[in-house]
Amino acid sequence: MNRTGNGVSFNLEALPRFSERRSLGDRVLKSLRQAIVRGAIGPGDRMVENRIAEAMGISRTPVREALHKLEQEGLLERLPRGGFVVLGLSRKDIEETFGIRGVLESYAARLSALKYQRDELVPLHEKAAEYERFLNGRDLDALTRINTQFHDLLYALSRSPRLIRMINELRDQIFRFRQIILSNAALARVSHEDHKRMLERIEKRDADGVERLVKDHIMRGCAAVLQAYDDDQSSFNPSPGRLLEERLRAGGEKRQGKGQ
Amino acid sequence: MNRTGNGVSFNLEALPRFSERRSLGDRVLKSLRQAIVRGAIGPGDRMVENRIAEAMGISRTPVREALHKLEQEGLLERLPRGGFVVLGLSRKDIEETFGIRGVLESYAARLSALKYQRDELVPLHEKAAEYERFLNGRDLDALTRINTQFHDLLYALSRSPRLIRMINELRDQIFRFRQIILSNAALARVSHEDHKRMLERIEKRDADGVERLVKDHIMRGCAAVLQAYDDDQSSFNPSPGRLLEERLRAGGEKRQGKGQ
DNA sequence: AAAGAGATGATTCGATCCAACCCTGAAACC
DNA sequence: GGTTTCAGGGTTGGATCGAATCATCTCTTT
Repeated sequence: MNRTGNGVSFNLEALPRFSERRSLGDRVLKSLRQAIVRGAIGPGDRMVENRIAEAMGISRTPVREALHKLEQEGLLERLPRGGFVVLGLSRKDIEETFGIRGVLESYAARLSALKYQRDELVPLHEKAAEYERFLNGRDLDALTRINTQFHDLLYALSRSPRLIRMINELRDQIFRFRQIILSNAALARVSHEDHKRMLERIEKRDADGVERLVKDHIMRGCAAVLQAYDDDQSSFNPSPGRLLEERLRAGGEKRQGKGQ
Repeated sequence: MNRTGNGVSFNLEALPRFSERRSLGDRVLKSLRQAIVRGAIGPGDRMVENRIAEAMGISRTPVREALHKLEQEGLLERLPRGGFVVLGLSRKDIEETFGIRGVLESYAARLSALKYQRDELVPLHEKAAEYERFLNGRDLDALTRINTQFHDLLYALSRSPRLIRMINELRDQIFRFRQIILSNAALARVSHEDHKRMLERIEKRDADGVERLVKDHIMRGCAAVLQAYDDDQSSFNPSPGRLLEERLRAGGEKRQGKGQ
């Protein structure tokens, strides 16, 4: 981490700063995306360049850039009267997204099974073990994170950057509901079994097997999310039964008192 | 002039104008994307806000917006020294892209086979017939266009807008080579046979069958493109064997004499 | 002559300004 | 009283300007 390079000219402190070297627009993009994915900006919320810029104490230019990119990513939608809304998910949206994830991720797993090199499975085994260690705990957040990392590691073996990028984008769209998936302890345990089976198949270069495993795995996640959806749509959709505009006008501005 | 606020008169002429109501940024985006896809701006060409804006006689703001979006779409890449380059395709890129298209489009076709309604196949049959009529002609451009339309119609039946959007983006990335695919008369004929078989399967709701057909169809296209690639890499890559920068410095500005 | 420091040019990024647009509400007119 | 028109506010879009960045080139110094 903080390599305080004492005395030597190999000052590595300059390197970490590179991550902060992003443009303001990029940081705004990332920040807003995170806020949406984490649910801090629920679905149905209206986003206006002006207010966001003011709240952040910056000009509208980088905010505009970020909003446009978010729209392109499918997280936002242009409002007829100006501004954007955070998209909610209908039941159909959930089914659609999981369907695409199913084919994409199972394909990635297939490629991984075919292409991985000898010692590249070690990190995967480690990650699976780490997952197991958290299974009995109550740290859902960690479980979610480790689960994501496992899949990331798996798909990385496919050496298909486009594919990985597309998978990540899709995952963002339903990340909010990943919590829901894994908050079901039973499902978390099943997931762990799935992971172990996947690794077995991959070691045997059984592409068909792992493809089917991953597809089933995803579809189980889909079923869990749909279950949660039927139980409580309010966390998926903008305030139900009411028009967005009405809600906005009624609710006034949300958390704007941030100042600079 | 467009303030036809009366609303009562059935003046439908006002409607078509709606499509021109795009913002400048959007038009620039579309224009540049088309230029890239059509090959007017070959791979390896450098694109700089300033020059494009000047050439178009507009400010740099909409150009910047367009370039960023093109980057997000994967057609452009940021250059370390400023500006962007149009990405070329390596053999690996081609295989990767077609692989993803294979799973995505075959999945879309599967959904279409399951979801289509009674009379929705009519336009597809018509399009296939239209394709056949052009088969013996030499109008490759028309053949390409009709072929694309056929697939668009097919996937539209899946009622999966996200999926369609992803397919379109991937198609753009290799559209330049679609010409190559269909310029092979034999392949064009095979494609037509494929289309007819797809329709047969779909009518029987044979999802598995049509899925396999489409995947094979795509993979045949992949093989054709790879063949063309091996024959002549120059149309896929920036000037071979030379660094982009060198080429740029050596070649000076390309076709900039457009002025305003 | 080689190496380093500063100047220079090209380029993107962020801020700000102005114009266009759309909706809304109210006033005026028929 | 209903309809039309006009004015106003909010919002985005485009232009322009200043600043920061980065590489290259040159000049100076050792």
